[in-house]
Amino acid sequence: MLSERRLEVLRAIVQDYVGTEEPVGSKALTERHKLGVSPATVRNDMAVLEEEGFIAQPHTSAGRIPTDKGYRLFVDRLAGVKPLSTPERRAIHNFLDGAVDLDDVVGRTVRLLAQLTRQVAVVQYPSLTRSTVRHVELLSLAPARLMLVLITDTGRVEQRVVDCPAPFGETSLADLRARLNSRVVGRRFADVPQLVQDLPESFEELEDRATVSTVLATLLESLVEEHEERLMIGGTANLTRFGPDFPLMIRPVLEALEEQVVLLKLLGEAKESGMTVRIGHENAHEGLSSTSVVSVGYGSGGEAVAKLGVVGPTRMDYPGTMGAVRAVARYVGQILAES
Amino acid sequence: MLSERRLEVLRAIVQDYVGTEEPVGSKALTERHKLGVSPATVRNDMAVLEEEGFIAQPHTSAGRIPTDKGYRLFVDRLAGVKPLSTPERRAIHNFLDGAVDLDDVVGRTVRLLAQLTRQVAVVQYPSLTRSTVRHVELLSLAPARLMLVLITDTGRVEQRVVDCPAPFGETSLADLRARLNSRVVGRRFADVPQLVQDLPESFEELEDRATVSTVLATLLESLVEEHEERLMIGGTANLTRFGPDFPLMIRPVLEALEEQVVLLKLLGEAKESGMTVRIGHENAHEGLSSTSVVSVGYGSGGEAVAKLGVVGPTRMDYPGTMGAVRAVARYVGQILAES
DNA sequence: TTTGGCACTCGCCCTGTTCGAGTGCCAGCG
DNA sequence: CGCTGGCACTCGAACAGGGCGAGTGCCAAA
Repeated sequence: MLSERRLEVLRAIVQDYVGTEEPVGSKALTERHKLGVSPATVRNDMAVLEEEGFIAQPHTSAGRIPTDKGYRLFVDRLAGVKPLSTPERRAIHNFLDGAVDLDDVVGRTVRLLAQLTRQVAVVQYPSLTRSTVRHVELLSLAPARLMLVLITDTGRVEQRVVDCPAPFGETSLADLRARLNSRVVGRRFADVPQLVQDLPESFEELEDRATVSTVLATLLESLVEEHEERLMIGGTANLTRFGPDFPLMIRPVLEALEEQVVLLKLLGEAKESGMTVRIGHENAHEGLSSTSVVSVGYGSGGEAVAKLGVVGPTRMDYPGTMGAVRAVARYVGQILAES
Repeated sequence: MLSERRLEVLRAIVQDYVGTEEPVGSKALTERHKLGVSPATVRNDMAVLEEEGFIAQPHTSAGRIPTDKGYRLFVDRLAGVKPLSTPERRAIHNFLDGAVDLDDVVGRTVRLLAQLTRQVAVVQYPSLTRSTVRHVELLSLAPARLMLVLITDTGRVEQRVVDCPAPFGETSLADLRARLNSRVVGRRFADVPQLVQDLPESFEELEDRATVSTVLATLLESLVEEHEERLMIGGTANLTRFGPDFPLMIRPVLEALEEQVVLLKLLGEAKESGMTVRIGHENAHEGLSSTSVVSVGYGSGGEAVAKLGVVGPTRMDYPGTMGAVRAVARYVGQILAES
């Protein structure tokens, strides 16, 4: 168990290192923080902290820098979540209130978050399966070609074209549309496949029946597969702020960010509720081993429909970042609820 | 007027510099290219080329590197467009053929282009105004809330929600929908505003008339404003290949790439037909002054509906890049025509 | 347990030096 | 007149050495 003062020393080290980006020594520490003890004492504490793996020195006769484990302890026990300043809150409102549709909301959110945290922002679109259906529209583009448009309560609009095995009459189409809507509107998208399972059988003509079933299957399947999880990223220019050795780090990070799969997995690993902070090597992905990811779910109601967060250097201002991420998530939730 | 041999020397310099990323000297030149003359002669030629502003030396007693003007001469008169290899062509086909919708086409194109050229790829969505309308759908989400879905022949699907001044009956809606479609389907989107101008007057009830006109106005306007020009970028990780001094360059470039406005302007400045190469300072934008942009229009028919291209260091393989860009653009055009 | 003192370590930075690629100029040659 | 070989020169890159100083670990005393 670490004494109170040693924790205080760790906190001071983290804060100073985050501020200056340079290894921090015992003397500088006692000068900048009123720890009430001498540098020598701090040195002893540092020796212990190093032995425990919370800090390390880049080379002998240099100051100490926190390790991943040190940051972990810091966010778990030493740091709170710093609430935003009033101007910052106002900025969020001003910036987000002008959004006209979901794409716009997500786009603005990503820019806002990047600006606020000065890091890379990642915002996931509301998950299809967790949204409820507001409307389903069926259009016939050509005799044997249908388009399904799906609209959710979170504002997502997804569409897909499917070629039918046989032409499909206008009346049958209207019929199908009506039945489809009466069944699924107001339901969660996740339940839709079940809800429409027996739909084909309710059609009398055999060939219509076949068409309906194949079409429905394809549509639902591909909608989910292709569009279930989308996301937007922004603020990559902030990667250049990673620190003195950013040229080495930026490459793998950019590559990871380009792989939506990687990012989705990253967000997927985060807790369903509450804020998640993954530090350095805690991130499974190789290229992100010197970054931290702060993420949180957001949603229109109590339940989260998607996640958003930021990716930054492990040496980041955790309280501030967490504050910004949380505040933005909350307000985005409100926006979605209103629309 | 530059002699034939001097042009040959310039070509050799460009090729070597692109290959090695290092200033090239007279001796190395004569060794790697059979120019048939001695280093001393090459030196004289170089002196002339330098005087004319086609090449420069980073510092005294270093080799020469091409200037923007030198590259310009190179692409204009010395370099052709290198056709792709058969495997490369096959890769394009394989990669692009699996696309299921427009988003997918654009996404795949961007990845493909980035991979092929090992540079940053930019692909513009087909312009709304240059596409023709395939279908217009009007949905009533709530009594006084409409959604318009617009589908173009290039596969774009755009939607927008509008709050109406007054509730709008289901019959009126169907009526409007029918009239709307009969007027605009098959027409170019650019003409739509004119075509629907007198639509409100054809409604008998006064309040319907008001609703229709305001709604139409809002819809068309905002659709064009917000969605007219979208684009997707990819391959930003390739920025790390910019050269030895990439840490300095990457920042402004990333910032420029994040501003869609900048990119759209960039593509907008390119010629409507044929390939455009903008080298270094020829690009208006400050941050892109050490990059070159190779862009070309693509479209389903003879006419271009949008542009695509790559952004790379001025020191790039122009013939290869131009070949890749052109090939991809052609094939994307085909894909769009088929769908 | 804390503290002041002290010797020690080791990376950073400045300087001087060497090395060599590349240049410009010139005289001679075809 | 243009090309060539020779030659002196320049100047940055790379390396080595040395002083500096921040920071450490250890120890003896309070």
